[in-house]
Amino acid sequence: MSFINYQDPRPVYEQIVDYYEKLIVKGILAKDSQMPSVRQTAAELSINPNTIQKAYGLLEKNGFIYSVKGKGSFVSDNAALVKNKRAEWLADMKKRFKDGKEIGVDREDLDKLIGEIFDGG
Amino acid sequence: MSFINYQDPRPVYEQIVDYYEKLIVKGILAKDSQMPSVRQTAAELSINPNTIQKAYGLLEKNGFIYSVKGKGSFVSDNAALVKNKRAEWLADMKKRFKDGKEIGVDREDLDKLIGEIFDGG
DNA sequence: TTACTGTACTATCTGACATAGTACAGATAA
DNA sequence: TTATCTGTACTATGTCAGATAGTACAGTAA
Repeated sequence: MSFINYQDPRPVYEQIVDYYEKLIVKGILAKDSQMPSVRQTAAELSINPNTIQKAYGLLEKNGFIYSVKGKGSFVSDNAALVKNKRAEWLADMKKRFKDGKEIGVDREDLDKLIGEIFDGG
Repeated sequence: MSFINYQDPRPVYEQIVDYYEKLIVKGILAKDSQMPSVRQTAAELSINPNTIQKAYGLLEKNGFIYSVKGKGSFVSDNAALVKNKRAEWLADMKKRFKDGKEIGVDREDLDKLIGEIFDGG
């Protein structure tokens, strides 16, 4: 089963980056654990190795993994990354809340929604 | 002064659609008021008329404006559109809140942010 | 008639995305 | 050493979205 969604308008390499970023930030992939190899992932997803390499390159650039030639790619220490991700998320929400306020979204509807997500399932 | 941002990764026609959708939803452009003509807007923004036409076509398809050949394009009744926009906004937020919860965003930080936006300035 | 409006095409260019193929360097186990 | 795995770095090619350029036609109005 593949996590690539071809209905998704985002490019494949971006979906790969997003997929692993979430796994790493959530701690599902432990620090220093080995990432699947570029060629292996390419074979499993039926995708060109260059596309995987591009994704891995971005993950490394953004500090989520580190690569060692001849050995493989490994998960970085994610403590700082989690903090960054949360800060980015909040900054993004700030813009969106402003939009919501401008179009007159009901504050109660918003609070109710947050309650559903954060308190419930 | 142009509202087109070439640093914005989104295509120009999409920025145009977004710009006018907001103006209409917020009620800044009154019902039945005339939109600037395709050619006039193209000249002002130094953009090809076809790009403006594409944006206007989408605005019409989405119900924000209606066009009359030989006369011009005009703002639609926006009552229903505002409701739709709010519903879309909330649906979008739902997904984002789930992401936020998954990466462990602090509920208090979120509430505080909402307070700043919706209560303050 | 003239000049404006929207609309509908075709042709062309550019850049992002993706694939295909090849090559090289380092690590590791046989 | 040899074979095979790893990451990395290219070039070439194809496809498609976005945008431009140009032309044309239909309807409105002074």
